[in-house]
Amino acid sequence: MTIVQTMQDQLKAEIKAAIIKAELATEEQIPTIILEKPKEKVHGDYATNIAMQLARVAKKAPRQIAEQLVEQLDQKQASITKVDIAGPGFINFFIDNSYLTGLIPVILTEADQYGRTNTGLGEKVQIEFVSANPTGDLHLGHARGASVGDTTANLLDAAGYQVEREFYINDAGNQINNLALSIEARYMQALGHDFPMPEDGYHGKDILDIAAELVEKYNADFVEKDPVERQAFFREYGLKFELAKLKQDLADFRVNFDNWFSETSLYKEDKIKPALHLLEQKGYTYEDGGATWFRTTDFGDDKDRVLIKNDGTYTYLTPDIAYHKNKLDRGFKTLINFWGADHHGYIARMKAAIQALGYSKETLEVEIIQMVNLFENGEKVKMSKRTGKAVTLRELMEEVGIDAMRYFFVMRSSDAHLDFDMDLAKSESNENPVYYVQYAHARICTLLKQAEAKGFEADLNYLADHLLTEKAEDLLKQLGDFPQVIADAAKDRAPHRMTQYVFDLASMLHSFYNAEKVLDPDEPEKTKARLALMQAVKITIANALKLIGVNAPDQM
RNA sequence: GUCCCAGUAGCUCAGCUGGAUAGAGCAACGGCCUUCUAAGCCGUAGGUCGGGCGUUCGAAUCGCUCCUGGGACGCCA
Repeated sequence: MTIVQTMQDQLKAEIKAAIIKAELATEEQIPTIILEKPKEKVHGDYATNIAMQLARVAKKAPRQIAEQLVEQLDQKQASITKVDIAGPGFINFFIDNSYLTGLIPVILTEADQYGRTNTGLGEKVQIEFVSANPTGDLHLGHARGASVGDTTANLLDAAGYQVEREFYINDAGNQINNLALSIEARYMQALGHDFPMPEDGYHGKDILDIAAELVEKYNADFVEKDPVERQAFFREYGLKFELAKLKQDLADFRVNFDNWFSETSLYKEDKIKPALHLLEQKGYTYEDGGATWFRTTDFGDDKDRVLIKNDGTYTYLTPDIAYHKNKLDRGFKTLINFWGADHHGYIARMKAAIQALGYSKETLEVEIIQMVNLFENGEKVKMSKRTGKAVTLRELMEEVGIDAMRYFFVMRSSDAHLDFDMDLAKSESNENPVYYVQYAHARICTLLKQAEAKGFEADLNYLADHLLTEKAEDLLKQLGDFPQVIADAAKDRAPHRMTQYVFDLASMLHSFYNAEKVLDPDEPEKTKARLALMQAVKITIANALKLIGVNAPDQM
C-alpha cells in the first residue's frame, strides 16, 4: 500500500461514512467511490461524482445530495482543508498535502526498487514477441514489437507478475527451404554461375553475406555436390547464421529473452501428434477433400481451418496449436502474444484452439502491433522485405540510436499506426522528447554534484517545512503516482503510458528548476530538503526510463 | 463483400471506468540567461473531437449508420 493509496482510501472511507450518516443510501446501495484528479487546479486535488451517481437511489438532486454529504463529512479525519461543490454536483476536495513529503524517505530507501508493487500477485504470465522468421534482418515492425513487448514485460514484472519472455523460432516451415534455396542461388552466383533465385526467395543483403562467407570458407566445394546435400547444409548453416544475428541484434537493442523456443523441437519431441489427437478426441476435427480440418467455427471463427493438408503436411496452425498447448502445460495463467498487424486474421483460429484445449479464450491475449511508417526528409521511406530494401533494426540503431528508438516505438499506443520521423529521432534538440527527459535527469545529476562540491547534504528532517510550494507539490504528487501508473499500465498492457508519465515528470522538474533555486547558502534547511526531493525525482526518472529500456545519462 | 485498426489544433498524438471550460509536444507569435546545464522556463494564439441519428442529468468516450485512410481475409508462414 503506497502513501498515496492510503490517503485515497481514507478519503473514500470518510465519504462512505458521510453518505450513511446523512442517510442518503444504505451501505449496499453505494457504488464504488471514484476519486478523480481534476484537470483544473481550482477544482481541488481530488473530485468525486458520487452525488450524481446517488441521484437515483436517494431520489434527490445531485447538488442537494452533495450538500448533505459534505455536512456530514469528517474533514479532519480525511485531511481535508477545503471542500467545494461545483458544476452539476461534483465534490472537490482540497487536501492537506503535507502527507506527500513522506514519500521522499520511501523513495530514497527503495531506490531502484521504487515503483514496484505486488498487484500482480505473482501470476505467471508469458509474453511471446518478435518471433520473426530467421530468414532475414529484423525490420522496423519487429523493432516496434520488440520495444513494446519488452516494456510490457518490464511493467508486468514491476507490478508483481511472474513474467517470462519467449521468442518462437519458425525454423521448420517452407520459409526455411526458401532460405536454403536463396543461399544456394547467391552462392552459385558468387562463383560466377548463372543460377536463378527461387520465386519466393529472400533478397536481403544478409543472404549475400552468408554466400560470401560460404565461398570464403569452402570455395567452390559445393558446386559439384548433390543439390539435396548442398541444400541441407546451406539450410543448417543459414539458420545458424540468421539466428545468431537475430539474437545479437535484439541483445544490442536491450531486449533479452528467457526462452528461445524452436518449432522444430515440437517435431523432435513429438508434441504435435498428441495435440492433434486431443482435438480429434474432443470431436473438433473432420476430414474433407483429403485434408483434416479443425472446426474453428464452433468458437466464432468465420471459417474452418485446415490442420493437415491433402499432401499430408501440416499447415502453420498445427504446430502452433501444439506450441500453445505446451505453453499452457508449463503453467502460465495468461499468454500474451504480440503480433504484427498482418497476422490479425489469425487471432480467431488461435483463440479457437485455446478454447478447444479447454481454456477460456481470455487465457490468450493477442496484442496487435500496427504498422510503422518511416519518414525521412519529410518523405515516406518505402519498405519491402521481398526486395530486401527495408530499413533494418540494425541500420536504425546505428543511425538514430537505441534510446530514441526504444522511446519512440513505445510512445504511441501500439494499436495505432506509427509514423517514425527519423530526423526528429536523430535531432538533439528540444523537439525530441527523449532528450527532454534525459536532460531532466542529467540536470539533477549536475546539481547534486554541485551540491557535494559546495558541501550541501540532503536531510530528511526539514521536508514538511520546505517542500509545500506549488511546484514542489506537483513533483511530489507525480512521484507518488508512479507505483499506481506502473500497475495500471501493466494491467492494461499500455506501455505508452510510461513515456507519458516520465515526460510529465521531466516537465515538472524543468518547471521547478526554473522557478526555485535549490542550492541556497542563505537557506540551509530548505536546501537540504530540496536536495532530498531532487534525489527522489532522479531515482524515479531513472526507474521509469529503465522500464522503457532507455538510458538515464549523468550529463549531456 | 466480411472483419479489424484509425479519423481529435497547421503537424504528430494523449484523453484511464461516460463527467466540469477537450489536453500535450512540435510549428507560429511575445517574453526570460552577471545566478544550480537556455537540450530549459513563462505567456499568447490555435478545435463543429470525420458526418448524422440515438442512449442520458451529462458523450471525444457507449449504440446504430454513413464517409475517408490503412490492414487482414490461403490446403503461405
